[in-house]
Amino acid sequence: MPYENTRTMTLIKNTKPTESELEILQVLWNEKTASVRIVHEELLKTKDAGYTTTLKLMQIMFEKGLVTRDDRQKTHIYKPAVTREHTQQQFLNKMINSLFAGSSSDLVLQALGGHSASEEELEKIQQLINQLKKDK
Amino acid sequence: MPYENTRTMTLIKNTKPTESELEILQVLWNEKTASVRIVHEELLKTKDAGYTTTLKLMQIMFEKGLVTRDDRQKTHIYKPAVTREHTQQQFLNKMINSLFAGSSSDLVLQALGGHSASEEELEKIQQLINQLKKDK
DNA sequence: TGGTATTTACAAGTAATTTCGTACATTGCC
DNA sequence: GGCAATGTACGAAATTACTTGTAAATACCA
Repeated sequence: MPYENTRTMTLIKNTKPTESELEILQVLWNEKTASVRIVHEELLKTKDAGYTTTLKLMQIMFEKGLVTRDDRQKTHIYKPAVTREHTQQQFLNKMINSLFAGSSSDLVLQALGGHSASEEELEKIQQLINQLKKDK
Repeated sequence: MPYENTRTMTLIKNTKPTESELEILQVLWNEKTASVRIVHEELLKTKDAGYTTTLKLMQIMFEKGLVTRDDRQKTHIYKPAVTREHTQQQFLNKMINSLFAGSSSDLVLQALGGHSASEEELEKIQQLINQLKKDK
């Protein structure tokens, strides 16, 4: 990892990001890599917040190990330290337990019922189901 | 609604329940109706909390309109004012937007992939999909 | 009736999250 | 060098969520 600042790197945490941290992760996942300014500018599109607020949050996320950063330049460059998938699963599990009595398929049914999916999407789901059925 | 204390009833809110409020709603959804004591005793099975803590939370939930209550007896009887389904959808929508870039089917795929569902459950999902496809 | 149990009400404290002001460092440019 | 622009660090205030102690009201029962 030639680019990483390894001094303070921490192992992947099962720290659950807070609301605001999620918003920041969103941007980082999309951009792969970003300075505070970039993240902040992106956030401004949907909410309003001060620059230092975003900065502080990202610093906290760094301490928690949710992001890494390269601080060799004046402008620090941040990268997500947790994957989108990992975080999705983390939240899904919590939600399934706390709201769907542990039944993932109840969640699926509710999700499919409420939101509408396109035909291709339904097709993809179909395929996954077939696959899962086969595995039984 | 012969049993309701209607004085303070508020319209269904889009208030998002907090973590602890969800735990209480869980109990209320299961029991249909419950006193603070009942809820509290149920909560004790999985976490520890003081009685007044539960009481206070339920009072706050009442103010927010998340629950209604019949206070004609000394022991107030609480009922959920929001349905499980409504709350599930509320959280699902938020999650789809904040973590799945608005794609409900991505969430479904992730949920099915991570957690394992039984054969009957898969069957139910299958049917819903067929139904949805037909509607197109 | 008097006393104990239970319950609600209130007020305040703790903790976690979010926001922001201010100071200081670095860079680029005249 | 000196100034302006851009960044980071840090502390602390503001907000929201959670917890608890105590007192007052109500019901129960010997």
